[in-house]
Amino acid sequence: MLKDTYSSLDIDMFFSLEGEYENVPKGGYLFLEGQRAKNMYVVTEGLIKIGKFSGDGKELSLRLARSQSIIGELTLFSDDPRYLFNAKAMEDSQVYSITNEVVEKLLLSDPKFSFQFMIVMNEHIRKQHSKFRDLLLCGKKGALYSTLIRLCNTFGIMREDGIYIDTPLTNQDLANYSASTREGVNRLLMNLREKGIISIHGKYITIHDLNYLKTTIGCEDCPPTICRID
Amino acid sequence: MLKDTYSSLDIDMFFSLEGEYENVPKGGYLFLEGQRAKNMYVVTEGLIKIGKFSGDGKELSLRLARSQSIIGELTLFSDDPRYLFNAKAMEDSQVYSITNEVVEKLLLSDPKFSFQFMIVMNEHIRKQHSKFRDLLLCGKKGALYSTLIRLCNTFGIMREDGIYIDTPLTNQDLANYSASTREGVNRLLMNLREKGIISIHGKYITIHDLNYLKTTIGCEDCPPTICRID
DNA sequence: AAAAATCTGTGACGTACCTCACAGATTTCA
DNA sequence: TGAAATCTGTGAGGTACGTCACAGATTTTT
Repeated sequence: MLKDTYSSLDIDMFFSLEGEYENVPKGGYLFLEGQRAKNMYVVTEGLIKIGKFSGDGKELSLRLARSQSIIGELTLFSDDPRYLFNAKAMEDSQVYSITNEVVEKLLLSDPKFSFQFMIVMNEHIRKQHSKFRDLLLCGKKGALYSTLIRLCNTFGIMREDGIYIDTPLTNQDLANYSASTREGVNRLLMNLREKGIISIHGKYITIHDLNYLKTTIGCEDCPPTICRID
Repeated sequence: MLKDTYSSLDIDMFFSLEGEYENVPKGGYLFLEGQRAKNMYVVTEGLIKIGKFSGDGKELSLRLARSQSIIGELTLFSDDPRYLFNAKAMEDSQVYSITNEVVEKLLLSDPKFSFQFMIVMNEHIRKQHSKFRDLLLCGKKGALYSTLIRLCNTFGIMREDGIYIDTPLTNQDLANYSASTREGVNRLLMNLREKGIISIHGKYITIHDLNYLKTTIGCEDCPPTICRID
């Protein structure tokens, strides 16, 4: 083992790179699927949803990136790089934008940076894997519960009565994260509500019994650094 | 752009690392999900299936790694690394085994190597993304067709009458790759057979009309380096 | 404060797909 | 070469989940 822990990503390294801040107003897109990819970004403020549109008008949401999250980095190391997803600002947001060229140059010259960068990519892979496991192996219920757990680990605030998810979510939003439908999500949420597992006030959800969700989908208890949505 | 192409991974770099060859007999496991991960591997001979078991006895297969494929690399950069998947030899196989320590040391000291390594990881991410898109967004039909396309791009041999997939596959195998069931796969295959899209001789499939499969699932025409199963 | 837009909740119904069951074909192995 | 094991093909029936439709609640806009 070369370091005693890998968990602490030194995000400051990215800010030491030449780049510029960009603002994205709420509802605006930072980039669109298929566009030529010139930059990668570190989110500094706000919330950016990463997703894609499926052929028939549906939307699949994959991440909800917050401050410190790195986005758009998947396009590095490709010829004719294109963004794989859309990045939509859910709040007024700000990102630090770094061109692929600058990143690639540093990756070739600074082993410490490239080591850090690999940690980012590796976490990214493992997050996706754990997410897709849940989506594929446990039906729509598994997909929704998994999404709720990830939201807890990412936006949860501990309260006396449970974990308050501190970001607004509609049924449709949850459906997009779960590759499911609004109606289906609604029925599942009602069911959880009746059982007292969760409660909902407006667009904010409180989880009273996270363990119920975890055991129902046979959660592998992956570390909370991985089981996240950002 | 720092290089004029990224596509050619210099696999030889991995063999210049200190390591040793290991043999895995057909049916044996190179590693198991949850085991402490000490090594990563380059497949040198045979076929290694990467997958995992779901709680209820089902199996989800993710990759079918062949000579030159890198496997078990996802565990790098973690404290207490554990393999995320099983690796089962489908034929008598041989791998070149390199300890994580050796790899990590070189990653820190040799920017060229770490650049190469990032290309591997990046391709890995993009393969998984494109696979999961198909599995989630197009139902079981999409999942199966996607699997067939990937098998073509990985094991396909051009013949007069179409693309011959040069590896044996049972209905159950295809179901495992598609997060589906044997019966469901069988019915879909019969249907493709009746339409003349494919034909099957024993455990070998020939695809007569790859384009039919692609257009049916709204394939994004991702490059064949990405749309693979290895 | 009224109007418009968006979101929630729920019933009815259709379809995709899973499960079970079993016969026959094919492959493996002793 | 014959027995055992594995694989294929198919019907019947159940279940999860998507679709459609619409009323009422909530939020946003003007």
